[in-house]
Formats: sequence, C-alpha cells, structure tokens
Amino acid sequence: MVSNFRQQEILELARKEGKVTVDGLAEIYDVTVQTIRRDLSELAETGRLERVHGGAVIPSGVVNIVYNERRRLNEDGKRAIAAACAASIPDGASVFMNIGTTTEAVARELLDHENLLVVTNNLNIANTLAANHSCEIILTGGVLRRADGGLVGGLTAEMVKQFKFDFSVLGCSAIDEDGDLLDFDGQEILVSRSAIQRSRNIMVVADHHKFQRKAPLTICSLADVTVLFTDGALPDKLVGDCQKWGTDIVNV
Amino acid sequence: MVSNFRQQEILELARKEGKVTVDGLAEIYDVTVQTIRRDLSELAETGRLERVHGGAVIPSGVVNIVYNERRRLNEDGKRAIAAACAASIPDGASVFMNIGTTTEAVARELLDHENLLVVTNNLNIANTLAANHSCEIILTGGVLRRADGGLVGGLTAEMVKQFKFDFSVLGCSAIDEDGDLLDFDGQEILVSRSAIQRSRNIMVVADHHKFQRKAPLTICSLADVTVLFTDGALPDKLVGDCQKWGTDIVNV
DNA sequence: GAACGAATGTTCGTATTTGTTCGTTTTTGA
DNA sequence: TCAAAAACGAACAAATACGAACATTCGTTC
Repeated sequence: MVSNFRQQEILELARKEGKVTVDGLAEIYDVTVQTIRRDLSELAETGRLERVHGGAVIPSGVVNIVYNERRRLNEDGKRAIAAACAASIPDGASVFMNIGTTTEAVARELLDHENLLVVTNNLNIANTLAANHSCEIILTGGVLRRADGGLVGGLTAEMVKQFKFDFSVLGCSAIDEDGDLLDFDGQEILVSRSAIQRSRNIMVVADHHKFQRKAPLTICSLADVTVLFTDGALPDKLVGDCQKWGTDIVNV
Repeated sequence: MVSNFRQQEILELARKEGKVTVDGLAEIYDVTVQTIRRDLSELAETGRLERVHGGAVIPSGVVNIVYNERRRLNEDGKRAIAAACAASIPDGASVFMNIGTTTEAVARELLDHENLLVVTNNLNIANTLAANHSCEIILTGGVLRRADGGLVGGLTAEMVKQFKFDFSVLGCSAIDEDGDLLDFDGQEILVSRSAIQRSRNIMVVADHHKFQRKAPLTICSLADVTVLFTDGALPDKLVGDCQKWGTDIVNV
C-alpha cells in the first residue's frame, strides 16, 4: 500500500542497503529533498521504515513506532520515578514487573542491583535485564504483542500465581480521581491482579499524565497499593484518601 | 530506535568486532570524537552498548560469548541447511522451533515467509522473527538461560502440549551412528519430545559436526523424523536405515 | 477549455546535529 | 603515590535537516 512507485523502490533499496539517505534518493529520482521527506514520512508512519536524521533505516526490533514514541513521552519524569522505585527495591528481592513504558524504565534502573529474581510478561524488560548477570529472569509464556513487547494470553495470569513476590512493580494506563488504577486491556488486568494477590509490596509507577487519562477497566484501588511513585501533584482529595488507606506517595 | 545512521552501523560493527573505539569510529565516519561520544552515550543509555573508557563493548547480554562463537561455527553450512529447511515450510504453517544455533539460522530464513505461527522456547528466535510482521510469535514461559537465550523449566513442555504443529524444527547436540538424536539437557529433551508428539512433520536441522559429537540423553530416533537437513555425508549404514525408516535426507 | 485534485517545488521559521572550546575525571607509567 | 596524557562531558555557536504553508505544474473530468 504505497502511494507511488518511488516508495516501493525506496523500500527495496532500504532492504538491500540497510539504509537510505534523503539526499541520495533526491538525486536518484531527481526530485527535491522535500518530496523524498514526504515519502519517508509516509513509509515511517506505516512502520515500514524507521526515520532517522538524514534518511531512514529498516525498522528493527520487537516494538512498534507508536510505543517508541510513548516511551519518549516524559522520558525524564519516568526515569526519575523509576530511579526512586528501584532505590526502594533491595538486592536479592523477588519482583514482578508488568507491561508498560514506566516499568521498563524501572528495569533499566535495576541493572546494578544484585541477585534479583524478576518475573515479567514484558519481553523488553527481559531483554534489558539480561545485561544484569546476577538477575534471574523468568518470562511468562504467551503471544508476543508487537505493539508493546508484551506477552499476553490466558496462561500468563496462571503462571504468575505460582510465585510469591516481595514486590510487584506495576504500571497502568490511567488513575482516576477516586484512586482506581485503570487499564485498557482485560487480560493484562488479570495478570496485574494475580501479581497483586501474590505480592508483599505493591509498587505503582505512574507519571502525572496518568492522572489526566481515562481507561475502561479497573485493576484495583490505590488502597491496595503499598507505594505510589509519581512526578506530579495529586488531587488533594486523593492525597487525603491515600493517607487514610496507608498508601505512601513518593513524588520525585 | 536509533537516531542516526551511524548508530545503526556502530551497533553492527560492535556486534561483529565485539568492541568499538571512539577514535576508530571518529576516523571511519570522519566526524569528531565528541560526536561519536554522543552516539555511544545514547546507545549505552538504551542498553544496546556498554560504555568503556575509549570506546564501547557489546553488553554482556542475553547470550554469552561461548554461544556466540558456537553460532559462528560453520556459519555458512548452517545458513545453507536453514535455507533448505525454510524453503520446505509453506506460508501460513504453524511451527515449533527449539533451542539451538541452527534453528536460529532457520528463523532468519523465515523472515520473508507470511502468516506463520511460530511457537518457541528460544528468546533469540522470538527477537529475530519479531521483524516479520505477519508472523505470530508465541513464547513458552520459563527461566531465561543466558547461555543460549533458552527458556527452560517444567512448564515449557506442558505449554507445548497445548498446540498442534504442522512442523517442528528441531536442533540437537549430537546424532550418533544408530540414528539417535542426543542432547545435554534433560528439560530440553522433554520439550522436544512434546513437540514431536504434537507435530505432523518433524524436521531436524544438524550440520555435519553433530555426527562427530556425543551427548548423554536421547531425544528420539531419526526413525521418528520426517526430514533431516544436513550439510555432510552420513555414514552409509545410517543412510540405509533412514531409507528403511522413510526418513528423508536433504544434503545441501 | 475551465475547474479540480494530486503530486511536486519553493520558501521560511524551527529543531536537531555537529564542531569547538574548556574544565574535570580517569588512565597510565614512572 | 604522583604527574602527564588521554578521555570525558558540558556549554555554546554554526551548520544542517526538518516540516508546515503556500505556489506551481500536470493530467482528468465535466
């Protein structure tokens, strides 16, 4: 589904060479760089190429473009949240981590921890933490979802139930004003709930955007959570509720 | 997600050479060392490289050095075997693939196939085939073994039993003169056997070195196999046996 | 042949990347 | 252990690439 003959050829060229340049293509086809940019933008939008400064390369890896963009959203905030969360996980702990860009940030901050046991349904986290040699990594089985590197399917929740964790590090799609953790994905909710059941400490990582979003399904309430790590002010009412519930809030 | 051409190539170079130097790269790309430092910093930040004074090395990641060397052993032979094997797998097939450098080579040859369903306990295969967008990938759960990117543990075999495959693509540690497929790892044997039970066609990929090696545990006999793909002459006796058993031999 | 739409070219303000400089940190070798 | 050399990263300026908006060209349709 390319909108012109150039795009088809650009794709072939990129596959053969591994990359294409804006200037090079402009010369080949004798058009302006702007036209080539339009072609590359379209190809990148549909995920066929990955745009880089000066040209484009073949897309690599598990995860699609949208997710990568989401990963960049409030990157610094997520890193700060992740650092705080990682700091409160001691060496030797057993940890569950679910799907999400913020939990992935936590994984990166855990690279220097020692003797962790990490169970996850997130392929990206497994790939990241593989660099930490003292960390035992257990992947749940499931269908690989390219959208976010998640492993989904009925068996995942069952597998999680076999463990007992010191910590669950959970991300979610949204948190509403009542303090309910929300998500879009029904199966992922089952996984998160199983993890909550089997964990001594529930850590939720959520940047301030999550308080402005909505999602249809409830994972649990902040009342069930041990600590919430975030990077923005919560509504006053929620702060009060958390105090009542005994839910700690760490605001980085 | 790389932000420029260099980074992509730096990664490839690092994977090939095991390391890259700041000065060397600056010379190759005819840019200042500062620019290279920025590239390496970015790659290190996302965990793709590990920064060292004067350059960078590949992170001690999913797969250890020994395995990488094994992967290079008879690389061309394995690719030829893999190409033949992939050629006899039709689009739309359901396939199981186990741990092993040769099965990984098959995965690379399957990148252009369409609508495959691939079940595997090999993280490397999942990462490779993720680039094939029309391929559904199912990972078995299990403990990540860094030695070879395998997912091992009691649950893997159970999970495999839930499927029915058109093809199993199996590697093994050795094949002895009686035609028995051998392996070092007890759990992996259980996985392979489960796959064999549940597959309409068993394809074994094994380069000629496998006929000179020994391993303690038996997976099954070549009599149970549909096709053997290899790149060297088999002992005459074994050729005769295979004819008797109805096991095809494809010698590339 | 006039009206239209798609593709491309042109212009311009913005964003990103790169080179340069300089003070600090790490490595090396005595 | 100490000093020189090398490598490093931060900060700033220059060069380059970028995308949006608008103009132009060319083929179609009425």
